[in-house]
Amino acid sequence: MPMKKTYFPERQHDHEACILAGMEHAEAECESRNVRFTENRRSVLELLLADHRPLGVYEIMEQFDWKGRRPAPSQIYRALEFLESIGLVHRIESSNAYLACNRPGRHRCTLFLVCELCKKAAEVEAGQMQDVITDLAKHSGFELHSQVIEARGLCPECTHAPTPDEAGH
Amino acid sequence: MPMKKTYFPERQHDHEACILAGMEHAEAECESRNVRFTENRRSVLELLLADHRPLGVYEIMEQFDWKGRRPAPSQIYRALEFLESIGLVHRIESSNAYLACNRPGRHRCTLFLVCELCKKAAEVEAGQMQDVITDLAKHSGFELHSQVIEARGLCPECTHAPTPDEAGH
DNA sequence: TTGATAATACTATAGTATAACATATTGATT
DNA sequence: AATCAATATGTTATACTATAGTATTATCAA
Repeated sequence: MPMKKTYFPERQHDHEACILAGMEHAEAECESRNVRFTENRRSVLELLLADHRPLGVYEIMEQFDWKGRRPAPSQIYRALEFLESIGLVHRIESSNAYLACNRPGRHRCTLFLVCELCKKAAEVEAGQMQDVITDLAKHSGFELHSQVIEARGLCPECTHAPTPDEAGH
Repeated sequence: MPMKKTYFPERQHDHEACILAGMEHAEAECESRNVRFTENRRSVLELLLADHRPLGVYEIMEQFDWKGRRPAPSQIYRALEFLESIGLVHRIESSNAYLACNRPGRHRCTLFLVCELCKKAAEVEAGQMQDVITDLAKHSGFELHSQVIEARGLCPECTHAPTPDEAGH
């Protein structure tokens, strides 16, 4: 049995460093793929990295300070589509929201844990599940392209002190 | 290795019987739970049973013949909420759509296979996955409430003859 | 028949996502 | 440097999905 490990951010983790690392990884990733890491894309990713909650597109829009004006939805969607296509962002289907990927190495199969109270989400490598799904698909003659695996419940912090207070962070 | 079994409806299955069985099961389920199986709820379930594709709410609305007029979205949502609450209907998160449950016995853990071409969906019992998810959640101190497991790809029929024709059904 | 509960009808509005087209930026090629 | 193709952006409009809120009606037990 593996050590207990919370995939949720520690309460006093170095958040600045965490954002910086995400941006540097993105930088490198774009470099190596030879794609452009433009201002829009950069800003959207920064906003997502700054928050450990998946953000909805309109939430991103509101936080987006764009020389006074606000961007249109499609501009955000385009940036997200790009970021998702190279694995820097994940879409959480059960929340219609987007989460910055905080695990540099690509996962074979990912389970997202979504806290229903504080709304934070964590990604967990779940390679075992890939085999099960692949088998089930194969046995029913289904050609598997992709999968969505999301769990909803309470994160470690909210489990212990599920007060309304925590819902705000 | 289990026998190959497609969880998708056979091309020439007895669809009338399949709808009827679904309605009878619903009837019995409501009876035993002592809840009302009203006209609205009945109609929505019938429409879902008649189609092996998950239907969006507005698609249901359009098909809903309601003495000439059309019902409002909230009426459909209410019926769906009810049907879902007693396990007669499932929501497919990655399609924002609803599927009639065609397996009478409650599943411990369900994987939905969604065909990206013909849009049909199948539910597959996936008990093995429950243990994996439960374990992963436990190890990260997460209190699990529910989960979403959906696979996207091509159903057996569309894998073999993925012509545009099939997309219509 | 009355009163509590559950369900419905209706109107309005909030939230999520894409289409379509014009403009601008980038970077390779001449 | 000038041109061109490819990529990305700006903008407007619209489609799709979901919920809130309130008034009304049906159901059933006391």
